[in-house]
Amino acid sequence: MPRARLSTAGVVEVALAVIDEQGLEQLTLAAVAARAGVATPSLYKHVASLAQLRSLVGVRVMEDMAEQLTLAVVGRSGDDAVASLMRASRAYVLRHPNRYAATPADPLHDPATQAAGYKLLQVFLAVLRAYRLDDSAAIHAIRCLRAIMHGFTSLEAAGGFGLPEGLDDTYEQLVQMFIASLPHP
Amino acid sequence: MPRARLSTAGVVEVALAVIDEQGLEQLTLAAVAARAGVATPSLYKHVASLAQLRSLVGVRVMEDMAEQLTLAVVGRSGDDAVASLMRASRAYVLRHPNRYAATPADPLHDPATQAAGYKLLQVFLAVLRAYRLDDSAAIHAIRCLRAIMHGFTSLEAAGGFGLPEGLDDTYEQLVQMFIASLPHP
DNA sequence: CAGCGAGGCTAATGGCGTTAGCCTTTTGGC
DNA sequence: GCCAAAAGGCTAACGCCATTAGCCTCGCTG
Repeated sequence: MPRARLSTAGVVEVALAVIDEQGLEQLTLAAVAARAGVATPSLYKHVASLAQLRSLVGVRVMEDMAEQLTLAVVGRSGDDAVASLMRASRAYVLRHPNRYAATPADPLHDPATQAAGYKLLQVFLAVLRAYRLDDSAAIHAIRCLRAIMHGFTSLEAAGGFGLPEGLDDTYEQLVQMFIASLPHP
Repeated sequence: MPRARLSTAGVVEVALAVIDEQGLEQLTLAAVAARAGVATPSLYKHVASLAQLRSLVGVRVMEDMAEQLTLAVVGRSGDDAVASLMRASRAYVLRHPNRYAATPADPLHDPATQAAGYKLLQVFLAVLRAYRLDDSAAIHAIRCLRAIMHGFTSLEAAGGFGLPEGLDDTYEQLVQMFIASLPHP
């Protein structure tokens, strides 16, 4: 294989850099090409379309998150694990404010993002396993958890809360609120 | 004023129709012009740019929501009012799944959307007033409320939850979770 | 060393936002 | 009633972007 200055993974990497620096809406094939030092149409040798690049970026971010979140919960269980998962999620979004917006809203509906979506879902399921919820209760609990985390982090990343003051406290309140809603023996 | 087939308000109205039918990302001056039976550049007589149209649409949606939410809470107070506000918010998003995504993430930072943002904020503040929270506690509570509602409704509107089955129950669980976190005498 | 294919390029097309400049219709003041 | 002014429409044109087609060349493989 000749002249492999670029690869699919490399293009995704450059795309992440563009997103980090300029935001999701500035993710453009032209911007990626410029940053990679390449003509725009050359990208099509590695990526089928802008839509596919977006999808690949989404997968990459979800895999990244799954890895980091897993690290945050290993060796913990119960309330401790739940709190740690929630804090780690927020921390990830704060570290890469623009990346979270690149994750698809419904990864499970698209074959291209399904696997990464399940990988992420598994982490959440694992953390709730200790509570021995029945199927229905587990579904409700995981939806609540996702809603709370998505709501807070996406508002925070978008600057949706007026002042950043005291946001740690607010989030901690949400963490405790959710934990309190879980069944404790 | 001559030949007023169109007006700023009219353009916004058409934009809402486009958003309702084709989604936020399809809100394009070309689409609005086509639907209004007018050439694209003609829109500039009523609207300064696509960005401004987006902003106007956001304002329009926030005002709409503020009105509907107000209707949902008048004559109620305490837990009753909170539950009603939360249910009405979700109902609005379900009725116009695409409109909610058109509201700016941080309306208070932009003079053009500030007023509508405060209008909406007032409804939430009013509902929490009965709990006599001190300033700090009120801020935390309102942030929690927004995070929960935004998280759930935006995920639901985007099809982020696998099956729509049992979503009413999940949301009700969130409503009770939040209410339980408020101080009760 | 020959050739073939991966990986780059330029040129061209179509959709979009936006600007400039023109033309007509309406209307407010005389 | 009339006339100027301007509101509100239009076409033409530009630049940016995604995408496609077709070419060229490097560098590995036989």
